[in-house]
This record gives sequence, C-alpha cells and structure tokens, in this order.
Amino acid sequence: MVTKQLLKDLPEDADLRRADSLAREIFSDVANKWALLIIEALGERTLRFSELRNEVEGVSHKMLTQNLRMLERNGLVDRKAHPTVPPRVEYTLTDPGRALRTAVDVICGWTQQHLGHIESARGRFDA
Amino acid sequence: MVTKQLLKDLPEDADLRRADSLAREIFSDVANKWALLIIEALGERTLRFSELRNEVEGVSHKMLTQNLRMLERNGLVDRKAHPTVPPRVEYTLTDPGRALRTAVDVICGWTQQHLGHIESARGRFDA
DNA sequence: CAGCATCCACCTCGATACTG
DNA sequence: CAGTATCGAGGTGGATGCTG
Repeated sequence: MVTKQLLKDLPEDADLRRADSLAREIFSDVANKWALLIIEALGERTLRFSELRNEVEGVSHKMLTQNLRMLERNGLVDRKAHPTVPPRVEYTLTDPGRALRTAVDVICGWTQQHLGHIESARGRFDA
Repeated sequence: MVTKQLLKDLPEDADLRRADSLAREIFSDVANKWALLIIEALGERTLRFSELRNEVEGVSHKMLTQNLRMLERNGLVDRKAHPTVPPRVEYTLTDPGRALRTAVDVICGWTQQHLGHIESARGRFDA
C-alpha cells in the first residue's frame, strides 16, 4: 500500500493522492486493537450489542459503540436494529469485513505461535 | 486466540491465564498503526533510523524510537548499532517479524482492494 | 437494551532541547 | 546521526446519567 507518488503533474495526480490519503485513513481506522478484536469476535456469527460486549473482553460500552459505528460507516459490519421493546440490535460482518477477518486470523495465529519466542526475547531485552 | 477459560481450579489454570494475558499484551503492542507501518516499511530490507523515518510517512522521531524499542523488545526487529561517528544504527526484521509482515501485507492488500466499497459505504452512511 | 451526551483523569504524541 | 528527557496541548477512554 501507500502508493509511491512517482508521477508528477499528471492529471491523475490528484486522484492518486486522494486514494492514498483514503487508504491511510482506512488503515488507521482498522489497525487498532478494538476494531480488530471486534471483527475477530464477530466471525461468522450475528451478535447483539450486549453479546458482543461479553465476547470482547475488556471493551467498554463507549469503545464498543464507537468502533461499531466506525466499522459500520466503512461498510465492514452490518447493523440491523429491530424495532421491538426492549430494542434489539444485531451486528454481522459484511463480505469485506469477513475478508479482513482472515488477516486478523493470521495475526492471532502468529501471536499464539510466537508467544515463546517473544517471551524469551523480552527476557533478553529487559536484562 | 483469547483462549476461553473453560477449566476451573486445575493446575494449568495459572499458566493458561498468563499465556492469555501475554497474548493480549502482544496483540495490543502489535495491533497499532505505527508498528504495522514500520514492519511494512522494513520488509526484507535493512534500514537506518533516518531512512526508516523517511519511509514511514508522518511518523515523528519519538514515535519511531518508541515503536522500534517495543518491536525490538518483542523480538520482531533486530537492532544493530555501529560504533562509528556519526552513529549508524540499522534495523532489520527478524524471522518472526517477517512472518507477521505477511499479515500486514494482507491488510494492505485488503485496503487497496476495498477502497471503492468503503468509499461508497461512507457516502451512504454519512447521508 | 442500545445509544448518546457529559465530564474529567490520564496518557499519548509532537515539539524542543540536550548528550554521546 | 541516533537517542533521551521534558513539557504541554489535545485526544482517549471510563464512569455516569438520561432517552426511547
């Protein structure tokens, strides 16, 4: 990513710049702890707000709302509000959301796999 | 990841909890904008501090130092200081670092691929 | 139950200045 | 050049209370 700006003063210039800054923005949105944990928690399931709150350990009400809004805005999760009382709101990953989840899975797998290496690296560094 | 705590009062209990909290810690370290951008910028190359500063657009001196220390501590980058004057310090991804980079690549690819979808999703949401 | 608004303690981050 | 320390503005995120 982060398309190198090699062209100069060409018509596409502005468009490329815009696409690049958009990409950076999306990357910043998505490359954060809570967003990734929410995506991972959702997986293939459809979860209510309160269920999600329980699944994503340690997330506050506020952070969950905030990140869900952001993910919804970027078209990564689908929000379905049922007009019942009490309210019932369900969240599901969209196709792009599911696609991104594979990347999150890789990170999670990587974390598990290298726990040992990291722990010993820390031991060495802290000494 | 985030191993479900299903066992109760067993000997392994403590160990599992520790591994889990360690995993969370690492995930938090790694799932942040600058760390991922630094890993992506390094790639297969060996770069000096100042080169890295140029490659990772928008990173401040402080953030770069801070994240490099963290990555070094976790054994993701290798730091090699040459005792010359002026100083010359080179950074390279370790094997685990390179492994994680494949995940970053997936995220970057995903970002590029879904730019259009995301932009239109935003348009819809903001309306 | 889900969501929004408010308040505020804390911490992140950039700027700056200084060392080896 | 690389790194550390300091400081201050601004952002982050938790707690709380209120709405439909």
